Amino acid sequence: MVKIATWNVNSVKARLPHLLDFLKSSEPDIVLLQEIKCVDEEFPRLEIEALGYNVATVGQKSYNGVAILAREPIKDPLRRLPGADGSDEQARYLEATIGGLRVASIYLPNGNPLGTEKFDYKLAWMERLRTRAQDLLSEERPFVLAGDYNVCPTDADVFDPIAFAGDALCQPTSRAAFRRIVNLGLTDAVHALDPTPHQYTFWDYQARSWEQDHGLRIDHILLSPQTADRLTAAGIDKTPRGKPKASDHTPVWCELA
DNA sequence: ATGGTAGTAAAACTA
Repeated sequence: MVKIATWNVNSVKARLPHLLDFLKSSEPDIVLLQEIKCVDEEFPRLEIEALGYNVATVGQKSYNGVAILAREPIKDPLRRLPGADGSDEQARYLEATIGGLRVASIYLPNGNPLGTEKFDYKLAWMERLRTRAQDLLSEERPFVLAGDYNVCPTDADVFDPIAFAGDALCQPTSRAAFRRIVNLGLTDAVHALDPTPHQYTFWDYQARSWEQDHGLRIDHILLSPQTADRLTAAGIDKTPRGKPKASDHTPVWCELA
């Protein structure tokens, strides 16, 4: 069995105590982090290695940044999502092989506000991700693409769909781009095992959103077909979100036989 | 109509 978790920590330095608590209590084999918000040299590597994890990071000053933690060695890292001819400066993608499984930590662009180059970048990034998933499928490699997708796949993933109708996370074009990836044959691990609507992974810091369960489901674990056949459990771990000084996202996890 | 919060990092930007 391998347990995989993904978590947008919103600064790994600010969240280090919570991250260490999560590693100790949840004991995941592989952890995919987003928004580490630091350069590689500032990542708290020693504290995490002390708990028995290998560490790979793609950092950036102040913004973005992704990482992979794994009990087994992390091999053959790919540090940018292909398809931008090296012009994509943003640290949003890290893919590597862990024990025969190809795993990617994904921080998909938010895309707000609409009508700007930010939204165009989001949709272009999603098309690059679709191409990458297609290439992994054609190589017949078992893989997991997980992280902060910044897409609510349907209105059932939004606490107030009307209020979010103009948000980049809920646009029909964003949702279509997400479906184009899933429709390659991937499985949304959490939704596959529990399609209960309104199960969220993110709650804004503002307006007492957490206390009122005003959230969004935007963190997803997508499994390749062979990997989906091994899926035995999945869920959203809301415990970290309820702590003081929490990230605005909470971990999502799955187990593969 | 505005500001409501958090993080980074030093005023503004991202989310």
